[in-house]
Amino acid sequence: MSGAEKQNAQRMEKIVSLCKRRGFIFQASEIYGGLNGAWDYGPLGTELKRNLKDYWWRVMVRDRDDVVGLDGTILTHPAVLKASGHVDTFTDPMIDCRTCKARLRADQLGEKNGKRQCPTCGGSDLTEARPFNLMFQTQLGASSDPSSIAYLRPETAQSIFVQFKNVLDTSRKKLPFGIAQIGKAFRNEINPRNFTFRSREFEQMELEYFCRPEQGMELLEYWKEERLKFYENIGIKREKLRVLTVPDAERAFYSKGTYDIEYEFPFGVQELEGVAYRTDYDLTQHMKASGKPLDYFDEETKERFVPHVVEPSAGVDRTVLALICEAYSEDEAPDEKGKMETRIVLRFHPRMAPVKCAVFPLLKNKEALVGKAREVRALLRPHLNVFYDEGGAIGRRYRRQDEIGTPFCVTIDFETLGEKEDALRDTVTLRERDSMKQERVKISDLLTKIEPQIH
RNA sequence: GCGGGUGUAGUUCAAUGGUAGAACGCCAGCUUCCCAAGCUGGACACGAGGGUUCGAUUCCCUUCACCCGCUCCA
Repeated sequence: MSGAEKQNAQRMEKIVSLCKRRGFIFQASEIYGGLNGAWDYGPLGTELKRNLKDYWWRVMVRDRDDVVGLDGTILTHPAVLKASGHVDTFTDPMIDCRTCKARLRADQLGEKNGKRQCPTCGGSDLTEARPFNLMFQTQLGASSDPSSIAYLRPETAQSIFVQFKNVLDTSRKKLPFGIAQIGKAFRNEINPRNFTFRSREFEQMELEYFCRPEQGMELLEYWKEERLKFYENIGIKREKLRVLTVPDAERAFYSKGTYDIEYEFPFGVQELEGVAYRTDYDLTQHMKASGKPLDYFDEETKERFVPHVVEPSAGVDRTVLALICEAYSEDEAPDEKGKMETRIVLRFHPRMAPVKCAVFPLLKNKEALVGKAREVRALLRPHLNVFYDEGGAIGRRYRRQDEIGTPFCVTIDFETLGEKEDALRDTVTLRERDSMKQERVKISDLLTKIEPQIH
C-alpha cells in the first residue's frame, strides 16, 4: 500500500469505529458473530438516514407537481422479474468472454486442448465463473412447490413499472411525470465490501420519470444536473463528486445513456447513483409479458405510445456512508488549560445532522439552571430533534456533540436567570459546532435562528 | 469466488498453557460559572464450535466476521 492508501485505510477504520462507538452503524446480528454484508443502524444512524430520505422525498416529490409516490412490496411475483430480465441474468453461474464480450452460462463452455473456450468466438480469454444467483428467493405459503416461489426485489424500480397504469389512472398526471419510491432491495452479493457500501440488504431512492420519446435525452441531462445539486445541498462538496458517462459497451443494451454519480470515498471513487435513460424497455417488457396495455394516449396530439423513462436511482446506505465520510474531520481545539487536543467533529450539513440542537444547563446541581434548561428543551422539541445533557463538564458535553455532528448547542447559565444583569435575563449562549463561536441569543429568538438552517 | 491478514471491555491496546491489565470512554457521588479538568466508587472483554492437555484466551482444526489485494459491480 502507498502512504496515501494507508492513510485512507486508517481514516476508514476511524470512521467505522466512530460509527459503532456513537451508535450510527452496528454489525447486524453482532452477538451471534455477525451476518456477512448486513448492517444495522443505531439511534443516530437511523436519524441521519431518515433525514436523508425525508429530504430526498421533499425535493423529488412534495416540492414538485409532476412526481407522485409509490410504496411497493418487497415480495415480488416471479413473472415481474422474468419480464424485467432479472430471472435470466441473475440466477446462473456466468462467465464473460473478454474477447467478444459474450456472457455465457458456465455449463455451456466449450473446451480445446484442455483450455476453456468461448463457443461464440473461440477465444480462451474468459473470466472466472461467477454465481449469478443474486436474487433472494422465498416461498409464499406453507407448501414449497415451485409455483409458490417469490423473490425479494433486487431493485425498487419494477413495482413502479408494474403499477404504472394504476398510478396514471388515479393520479390524473400527464406526461412528463414521475413516480418515486424509497425502499429496501436485496441482492445476494458475492463479496460484500467496504463497510455498508456493498450490502446484501440495502435501500434505494428511485424516481422513474416518464416522458415522450423525444424528451428522453434532454431529461437525462436535466436529472443529472438536478441530482448533482441534491448532493451539494446535503453537504457533499462538488469536488468530491464525479460524473461518469457510462461508455456504450458497459451500458445495459436498452439504455441510450447513463451517468454514474460517484463519490470519492476513502476506499476509492464509487457510485452513489445511476441516472439512466432506459427508453421504453421496461414498460414494453411488462406489456408483452402481462398482455396488459401500459401505453399512454396523448389527448392533445391524439398519439398513442409507450412512454420512455429516465431513472435517477440512488443508494440510501451509500449516501449515508458518503455523508459520514464527508463529515468526518479532526481538528485542534484547546482544552481547559489551553493545551491543544485533537477534536473529532462530524461536520454534517445542519439539514442532515441527526441531532440539531443540544441543550445544557451549565451546572446540574443548580435546580434553577436545570429547570430553565428543560423549559428550553420543551420549547424546541416540537420543531427539531433536540438532545438534553447535564452530565459532566460543559466542555465535555460540547465535545460529545461535536463527535455526533450536532450543529448547535445551547447553554443555560446564571445570566439566563437574570442574576447578573436584568438585560441578559432569558438569553442563552448559542454555540456553533464548526467555529466553536458563541453568541448571546434570546430564548425567544432561538427557533428563528436555528430553523432556517436545518430545513 | 481466489490469495493474504486480523479477531482480548464501548474504543485503542497489553500480558499469559494455571481462567486477564491499562488508557480513554461510560455510569454514580462529590466538585466545577463555557470547550474532553479533579477526586472517590462502579459496570463491562478473550467471536463461535471442536480437539490436544490435569488445565486453553494462549497450541491445533473447523467455522463466523472484519480488513487488504485480485475479481466483480449485474
